[in-house]
Amino acid sequence: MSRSDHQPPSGSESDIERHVLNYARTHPEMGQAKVAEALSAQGHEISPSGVRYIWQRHQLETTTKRLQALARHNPKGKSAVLSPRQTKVLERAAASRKIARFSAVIGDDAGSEQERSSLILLAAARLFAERGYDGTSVRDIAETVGLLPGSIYHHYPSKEDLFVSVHREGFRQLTALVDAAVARGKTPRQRLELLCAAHIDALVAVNPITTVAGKSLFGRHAPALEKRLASDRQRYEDILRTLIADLPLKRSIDQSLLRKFILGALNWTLVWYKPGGKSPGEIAAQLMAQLLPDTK
Amino acid sequence: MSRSDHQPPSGSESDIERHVLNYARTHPEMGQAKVAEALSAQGHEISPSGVRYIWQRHQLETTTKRLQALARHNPKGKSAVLSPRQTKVLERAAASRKIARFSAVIGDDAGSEQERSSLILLAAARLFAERGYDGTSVRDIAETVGLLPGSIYHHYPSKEDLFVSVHREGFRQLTALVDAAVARGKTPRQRLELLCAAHIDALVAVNPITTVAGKSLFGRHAPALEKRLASDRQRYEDILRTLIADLPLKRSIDQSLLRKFILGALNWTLVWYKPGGKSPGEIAAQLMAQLLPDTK
DNA sequence: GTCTATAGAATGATAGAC
DNA sequence: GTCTATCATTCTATAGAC
Repeated sequence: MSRSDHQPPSGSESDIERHVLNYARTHPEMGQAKVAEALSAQGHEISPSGVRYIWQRHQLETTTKRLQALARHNPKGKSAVLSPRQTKVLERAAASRKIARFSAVIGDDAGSEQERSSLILLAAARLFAERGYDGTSVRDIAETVGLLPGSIYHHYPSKEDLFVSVHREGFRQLTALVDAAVARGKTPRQRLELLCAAHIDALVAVNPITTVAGKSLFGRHAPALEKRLASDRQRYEDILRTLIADLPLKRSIDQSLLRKFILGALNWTLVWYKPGGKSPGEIAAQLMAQLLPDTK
Repeated sequence: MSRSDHQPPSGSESDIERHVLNYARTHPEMGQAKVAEALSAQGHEISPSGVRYIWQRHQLETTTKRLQALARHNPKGKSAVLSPRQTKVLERAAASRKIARFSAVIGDDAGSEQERSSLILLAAARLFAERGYDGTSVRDIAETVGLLPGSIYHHYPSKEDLFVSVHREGFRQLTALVDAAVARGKTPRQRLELLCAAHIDALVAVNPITTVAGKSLFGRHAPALEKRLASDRQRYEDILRTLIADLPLKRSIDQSLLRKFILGALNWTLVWYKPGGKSPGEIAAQLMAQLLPDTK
């Protein structure tokens, strides 16, 4: 009664509502526009937003909700309550929500649901880290975030661009971690040791984004792709270069080679590191002890 | 005349021979069996080996020879002496022979034409080294050795098996090279330096087979494939392990970590090494100087 | 009514295998 | 050469939010 003054003059209100709810039951996958169009064609004048208004009052605004309501009211009654396709839609939606919730824990916006683009980035990072660029298909990525392959292209223009984005973000995070670690060091040697520990830590960490960055260092990609990745790495290597220049080294030491030896030893941890063994800090300390025993 | 007693009694010999040579001209790509069948169907009784016998007398036993004879006798006379497809067959054969001749110089069986399998192995190694496992298709390999893709499967049951063969052979050669180098060393430290030099040399050498072995060390392949490669590497790492155990090291040094640092530094050369710069020997010497300055 | 994100189907290229 | 699978990508329609 309280809402009666918002309703049209004719008594057709409950009539229209019944039709809309009927459509929600018989054609749950139809959207506002389609339902409004269909009803109007049958002589029941209604706008898309009108359909949505009724849906909202009954908690049926989305395809998922309409399908769930259907499944709830005919629980295993008849065999074919939902068609296989409808079941699939529900499953994808569930997967998608689950992923969004899970990722919020890891990502930067802890708590709130993340943007789809970030979720795609994270999923791609995980797969790239695990199987490499060639070993990962756009299909795999889409499946992981609960989308269809084509939908990825709304967010990233190509697979290569997606990889470049992961790579860039990886080096951004890696650089930030290393910068923060180095800042805590008092002597040049201590700073180098902290860099090494942070570097190893980032490579073997749970965060797949920095792992991708680390792996890309010795990954062989197509020349065109490799070219786009080079600049990300340059800045990072510069940090190590200036740090080594500060060390009190004998003249006979080739600084360029020393830097390469350190990078090689550090990155090699990706191949042999196992979580239960030596910690990144211990490994870094040993590397310093073996490579620069007399420096302080 | 000297051969006349081997010929059949009837005067039909030249008649049959004419037919066979005719087929060599009109259907050069048909084999013994097909020609024999076709002629028999026309009432000219002849067996496949009979066809081949006549071909041999006229130096026409192979498709290549028949096509070349055709091209020779109508040199640019008419426009379409050979169909595009026939030309392609000739080109492939030429490529195949050229490759066999060239490879005989590099390979172990210098002089004699190598087995096709070895040629495939070598070509595969070159491509794998250049583009990686995923980046190389069976088609690419076949093209390089002048075979059709399917023919590879006569020699190797699958792409993965072919890769495993390359890998195994790579480590066989790598181990042999390193063993020979180490044998020349007088002190433990000298032996280690020689191992390092030989290792770098093998990785960056022209020989793609050892390069594949080196690259595989930090290559990420499917777990199933990775498992098949592990044993090849084990034996190699053992050489390094025993060599390090002989060194006069301080107690505080972790030998297992030292080995990993060395392997990392060595393998990392694959990423940065450029032919014009420092030689493998110089790099190895610097590594020793920086990592074991007080050892003799 | 308008806009964006997504679905769904289709395309052309290319892969490994035989 | 042929087969089948899968790839990255594109196209069109439309669901859902505002």
